Amino acid sequence: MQLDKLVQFHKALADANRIKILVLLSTGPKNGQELAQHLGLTPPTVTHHLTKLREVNLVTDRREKNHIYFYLKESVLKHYSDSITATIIRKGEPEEMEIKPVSSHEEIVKNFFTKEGKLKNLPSQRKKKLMVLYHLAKGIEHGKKYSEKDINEFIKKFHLDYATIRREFIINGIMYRENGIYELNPKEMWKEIK
Amino acid sequence: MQLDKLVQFHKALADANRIKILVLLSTGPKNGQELAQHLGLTPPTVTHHLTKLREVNLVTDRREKNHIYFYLKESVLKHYSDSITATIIRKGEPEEMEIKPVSSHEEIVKNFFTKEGKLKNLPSQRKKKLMVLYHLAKGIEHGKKYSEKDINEFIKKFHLDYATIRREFIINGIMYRENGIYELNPKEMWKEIK
DNA sequence: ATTCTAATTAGATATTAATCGAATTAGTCT
DNA sequence: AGACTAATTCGATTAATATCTAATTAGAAT
Repeated sequence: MQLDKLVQFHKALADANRIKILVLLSTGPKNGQELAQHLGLTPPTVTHHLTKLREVNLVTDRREKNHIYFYLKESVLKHYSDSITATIIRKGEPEEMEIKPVSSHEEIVKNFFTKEGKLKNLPSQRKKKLMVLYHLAKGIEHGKKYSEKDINEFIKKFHLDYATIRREFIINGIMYRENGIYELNPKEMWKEIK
Repeated sequence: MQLDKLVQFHKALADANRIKILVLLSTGPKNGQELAQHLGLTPPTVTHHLTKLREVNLVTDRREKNHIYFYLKESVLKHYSDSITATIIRKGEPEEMEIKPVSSHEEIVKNFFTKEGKLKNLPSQRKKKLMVLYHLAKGIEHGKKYSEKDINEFIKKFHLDYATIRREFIINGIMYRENGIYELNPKEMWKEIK
């Protein structure tokens, strides 16, 4: 976890009204009016808080008829909650705040990339293909929504045939798509990737 | 967990330098000079940050010859980290932010207290005595240091014979004492109390 | 007791953040 | 298309917070 991210997350929760919002949302989606009502705040203020919560992917929204409903993303909350200790208590160099994977696993993956970080080609062996796909997925933010264009742009940094790879992401359950919006599959997220 | 506490905790971690301090301390105790050095800050600023971290019991200090060494309290960090999700995601009334225990267990304990909340007497059966002691200990803050006088004052709110009860806390490993400073035993803290 | 050094407190300044009222945007519904 | 309403953006105000320098305290060591 990056230092910035962690700080941003804590800032997001470092306000009583924002925590109240999360608690309210934990009992089910609410629209802006309801939130403003319950908290005794004006709509602009609620928007302000929601913006901060959205920045760290703790809430999403979905329009429904005339209202926009806000949803708590419990998986993201759990993820952050789990990460805090792991991020701070790393026996080793305190300097580096980045995650650095060092599995033999990584050796295999490395063979499919050029020294510039481009993907040479997608492995045909299922297991290796998954490794490569998961490796690519590390660059996708957990809990963030991407348009198809965003995803294409992202993949193109590694390989020109973005369409195939995007399809592989879906087929293998690494991402899922809903109304043209792509997102990492939260259920899959934390079992292979570290 | 109380709303205030949770907010205060997140405020404590909502600053990059404070997180860096925790990371540094996770590799072992450091004194103020070292911290100021590593962070490129002046001693007063370091004190400022340490104050905030101490307020939520994330660090303690101990004097050693000419320096004061600061220690990360990992157990407290883990505790908060575990509490976040539990506190926010409570299926039920979002209004009440307090923990309310409702075990049959509680029935037994209740019999030893008056309706005003005073302790009638300490049970003689070991099991019941422990229940009562643990119940009393809920009012003691996890990770906070208490002087003997503080402890006496606290116990006196429930019973005049503070000396006996204080001794029972120690005997039963609920608290431990070091140089006249009392503290909840972190190891014991989370197995019985909820 | 005096000196030395580390840590804290006090006071000042600048930055960030919370909140609101007014104006604007975005999408629904007739 | 036009009217309606929820949400957002804008601008301003006020409250917190991070940081420093200078002054002070608290122990340790001579």
